[in-house]
Amino acid sequence: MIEKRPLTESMEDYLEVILDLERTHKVARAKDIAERLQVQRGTVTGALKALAEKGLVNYAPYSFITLTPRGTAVALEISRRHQVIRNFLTEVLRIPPETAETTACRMEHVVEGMVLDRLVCFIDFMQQCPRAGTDLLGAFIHYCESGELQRKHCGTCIDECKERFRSRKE
Amino acid sequence: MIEKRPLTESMEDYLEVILDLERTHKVARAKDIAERLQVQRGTVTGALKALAEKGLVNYAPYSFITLTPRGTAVALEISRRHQVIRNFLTEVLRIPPETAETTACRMEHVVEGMVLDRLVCFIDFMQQCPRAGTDLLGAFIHYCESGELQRKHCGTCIDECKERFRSRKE
DNA sequence: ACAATAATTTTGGCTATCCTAACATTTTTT
DNA sequence: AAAAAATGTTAGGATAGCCAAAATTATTGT
Repeated sequence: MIEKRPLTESMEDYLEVILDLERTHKVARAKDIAERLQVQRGTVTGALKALAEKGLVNYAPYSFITLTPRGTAVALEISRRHQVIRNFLTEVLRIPPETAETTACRMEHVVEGMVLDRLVCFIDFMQQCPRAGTDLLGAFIHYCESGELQRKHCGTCIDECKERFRSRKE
Repeated sequence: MIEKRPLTESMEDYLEVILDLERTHKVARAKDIAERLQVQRGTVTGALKALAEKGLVNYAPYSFITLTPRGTAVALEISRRHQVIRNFLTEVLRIPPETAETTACRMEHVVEGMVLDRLVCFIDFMQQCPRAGTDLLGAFIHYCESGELQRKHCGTCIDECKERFRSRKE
């Protein structure tokens, strides 16, 4: 009985939390799940039943809660989405960790494969391209705060960029 | 009777569509709203009642549907979020328009002020900073497709960047 | 004007998600 | 091992969102 209906955001959240609890504590307890998701204990029971029916968690009353292989695969996928997005928010946009975290929690349910791949690529590119790099992102932050480009410094900025590249190379 | 509960994503969608219909046709009809949101006509009636109760739309059975001033303000805000996100996806990440559009539709409900501001800023910065600009984004696309930086070209890339800046300046 | 057509609303039913409070089970203390 | 505490489950109810079909109101063509 494999349900074809796509997972709801709520169910994705449960899987993600269970995966994380499995890693930190050895096992996921309903109470901890409830706490993480800011939900009542009773609500968790219902969710677990639903997930068990979809073949994503192993569940029997009063017993341990674990992810099935399929459940683990799904949870890992969601977890990856979360990390990529949080990384983008902190590393590129320079959003403070707290905000990045909560935003990632919401965004992870709505970005599909292609966008995610591009994000991965973009983070990478910005960190590795000699013309980009941390200092370009630094200039971005300055632009954010001051609201304007310091045109007069652009020349030296580019020169420094070139210099840095040359010295790294040789 | 001003409801304090924050708008649901669904309600935000309704407001956004009504705003757009008000602009293109002079007035929003329930049938068109239903079509845009891929929902049955009956569903729209319920949503409109809810929105009317919150003071966001003017609604009476069988009459025209318009946004109240407050409703307009909210709709404009959502619409702006949508545009900024779509812009980022197309201009920076170079996601095809179609995908960018549908992704923006989902993302618009989950990004809050700070992240949005940063996105605006980032798009701007990438387009205006001489060290960034369209050609840097071009290099990004190449990196996406090939999967690697062409390190040997980096020198000339930076040189060209500098040259372009100088000639623009003088 | 008035029947035919189109648009809208109402009704009843469904799923998903959550809550509270009472109850059951397991674990821990004493 | 009995009592207490912690944890898990059930039952009943709420809200939001959707659909399908029946009932109602508007609009239009002749």
